[in-house]
Amino acid sequence: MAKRAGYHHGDLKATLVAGALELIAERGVASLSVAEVARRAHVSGGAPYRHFPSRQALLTAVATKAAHTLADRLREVSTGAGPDPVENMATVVAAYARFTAEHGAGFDLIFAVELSGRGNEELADAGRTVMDALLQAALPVTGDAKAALGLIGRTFAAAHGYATLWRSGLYINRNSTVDDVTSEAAAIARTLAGSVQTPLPRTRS
Amino acid sequence: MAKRAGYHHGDLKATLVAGALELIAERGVASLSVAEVARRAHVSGGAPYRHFPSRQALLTAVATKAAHTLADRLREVSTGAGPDPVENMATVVAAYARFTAEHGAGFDLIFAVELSGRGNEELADAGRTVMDALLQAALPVTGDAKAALGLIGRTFAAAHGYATLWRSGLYINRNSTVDDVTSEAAAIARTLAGSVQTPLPRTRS
DNA sequence: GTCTATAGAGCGATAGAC
DNA sequence: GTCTATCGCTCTATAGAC
Repeated sequence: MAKRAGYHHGDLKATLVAGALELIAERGVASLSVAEVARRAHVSGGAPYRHFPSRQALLTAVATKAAHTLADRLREVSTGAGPDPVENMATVVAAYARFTAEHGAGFDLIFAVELSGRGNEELADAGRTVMDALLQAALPVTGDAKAALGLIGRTFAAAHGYATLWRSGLYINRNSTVDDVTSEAAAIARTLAGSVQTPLPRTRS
Repeated sequence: MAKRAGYHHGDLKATLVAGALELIAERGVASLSVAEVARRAHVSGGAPYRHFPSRQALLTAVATKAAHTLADRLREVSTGAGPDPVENMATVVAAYARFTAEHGAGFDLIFAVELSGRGNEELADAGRTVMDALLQAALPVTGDAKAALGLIGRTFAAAHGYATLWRSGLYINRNSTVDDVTSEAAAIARTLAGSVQTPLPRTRS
């Protein structure tokens, strides 16, 4: 393993983004440093600045990548879940919980960076892609766009809370795994989605 | 306003803890620095180390203080809520959401620091005080300790998620306030507590 | 108990060699 | 496009004067 001498990369930019995502998964967004990402990629501390003008720019790229990955996964599980709208919603919420628990970041990374990093169209697009996937899961449950947004807010807040609290070690005594987080999130979503579906505005009978 | 010359304090220790709490409310736990806390209290950078041996120790003191404040507030709202167990639970959950949204930290600060900072009995006690308040609110709903823990996990995860997502700016477009976060958390708690109460193991009819 | 001063470390970002 | 080297900053923690 050569040490920092004449090292060559096929695609350092992508390597840096991937490495940053890993690092966030290990230590959280706040403590992510460009220097550490560079070290992980076996390049010098200055190298990343040929690809990203600032730490913020790197973070934006990471958020964009995360958004695409998340949107893909949500769409994946959504098509695979049966015809029951509530069960489908639960599956999508569970997938978000798993993603956030595994990556140590979710909506907070994807949407909050969007706010501070001004004028990045790529990230905004990626965020919209995620939002589309959410609406596609929630709309069949509520039948109404406004209600769907409310349901999304409730269920994904719960999933996010579960994932982050689990990450911060809260359930460590109960030996809970990421699978437990996922299934708990699904259970909450089932209850919340079920309770909103009860009025059933779309049934004809 | 004299600048760092012969400054005297009645109780610097308490001032530091209070200042640290404020700072966490503004910028989050991760970026809390002893240096900044000292600056806020108008003392030198070394002064805090006469009261706390390390940043970790300061953080532990802050978490302990936060736990006591939270436990007090939860007990307060709990006694004031009517006889309906579900409504009482919703009120307590809402109070937690408000606390976390306002302070930028909740269970994550109180219980996670407890894990890393080894052997601090004061913080552990404070944590137990909080947990007692939660159980006292949840037990009348479920009638069963195990089910109460489950309900606590679900409702407070949701409240925590709402508060932290709100904090990260997610609902900024909807012009939502901390009051909205509070009432949304209450609504979720009502639904979740109501759905677990349905079997009603304690009714006699 | 608070001050000044400082050691030692990590980070963001830039400059110039290759 | 990557390297080496460096500036300037902030932070944690300690030492010694008062």
